Amino acid sequence: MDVELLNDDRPAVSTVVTDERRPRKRGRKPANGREEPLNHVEAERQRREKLNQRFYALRAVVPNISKMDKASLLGDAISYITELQKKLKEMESEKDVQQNSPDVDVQMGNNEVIVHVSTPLETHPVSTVINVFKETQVDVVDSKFSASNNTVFHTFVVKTQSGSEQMTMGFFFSPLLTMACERKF
Amino acid sequence: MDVELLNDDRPAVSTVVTDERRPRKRGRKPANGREEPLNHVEAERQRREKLNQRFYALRAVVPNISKMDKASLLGDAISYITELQKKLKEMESEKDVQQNSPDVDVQMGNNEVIVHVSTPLETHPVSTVINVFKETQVDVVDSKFSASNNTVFHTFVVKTQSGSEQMTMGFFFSPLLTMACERKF
DNA sequence: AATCACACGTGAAGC
DNA sequence: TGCTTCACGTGTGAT
Repeated sequence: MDVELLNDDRPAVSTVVTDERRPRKRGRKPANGREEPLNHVEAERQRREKLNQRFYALRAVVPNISKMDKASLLGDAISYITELQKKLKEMESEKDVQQNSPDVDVQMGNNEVIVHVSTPLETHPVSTVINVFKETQVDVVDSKFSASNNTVFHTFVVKTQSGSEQMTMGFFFSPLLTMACERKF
Repeated sequence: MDVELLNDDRPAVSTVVTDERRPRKRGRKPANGREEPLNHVEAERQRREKLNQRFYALRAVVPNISKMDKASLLGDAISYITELQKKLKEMESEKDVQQNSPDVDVQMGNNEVIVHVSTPLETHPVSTVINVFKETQVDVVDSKFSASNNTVFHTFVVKTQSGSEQMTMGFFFSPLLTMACERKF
């Protein structure tokens, strides 16, 4: 009975409020009018499942998920990524500072070669010790350096100012042990 | 989350095909008398838009997007996050190694105090130089150390083995300048 | 033609 | 009660 082509009244549904242009085509029903391919619906089902699976996996790697909402999850993931990127960039720049540091100069003589290495104090392992020397205003008489297999030794000889008061020096240097282990640089 | 055990649900599925009539509730909708609340459809529209917006933003922060596909995007984002986490964890552990390093020992005498500082060679600024010394098997006769305002100076006196051949030594030490600047440690 | 990926409107479930 | 979020089937443009 209904052989007419009035199936174009469907857009009338959505064009209630200034919907939009719709460059549709005519009579596009799959011949049967009934019964979609059933493949399509299944394929779409799988696509949805895969997507949700990824959402679930994303929740696993992003900490501090504020809400279970999908959009919020994506937002959290985005801010988390940018946060990681920022943190990593900072660390790499710090590394670069440490790597650009050593400045090497070689002087060759007849029987010997003299190698000068200068680096910024900040990133040097003994910086904390040196800084304590400066802060306490003690005189460094001598400083030695030696390297064994895989360890570097620095030895500093410090002169007690005006006749040595061991208690005072102990007061100065006891913080050294703890400072050297705690201080961040 | 919800598992459909009633898979026979295909009754009033598409209102598209058989839309001309209203098989369900009558005159239920407010004011418009026509279609669905129109709020709902608009709300859903906004939700979709927001979600896609987040997807677009996610594409901006994730590099190396293999395909424009949504699922692939999520997959790339996930692997990218885990990659960043891994990289960051490595760097932090390296930092910890550098911070735990300095080992300080203080010996107090009458007129002087001797401070020993030992650190692992790997992270020491002169490690590259020391390693070159080892690799070329030269003898380090003397090594001095001094620190000025904000710079540390290391001076190594190296003895030429068996009568000094400057060309050979130059061959040994010219790589030193470049190596010290390039090598990663 | 067949497949893929997307956006849409719609019913339902949780507050 | 309405508001929000979700899954679903479907239409459609690409490839």
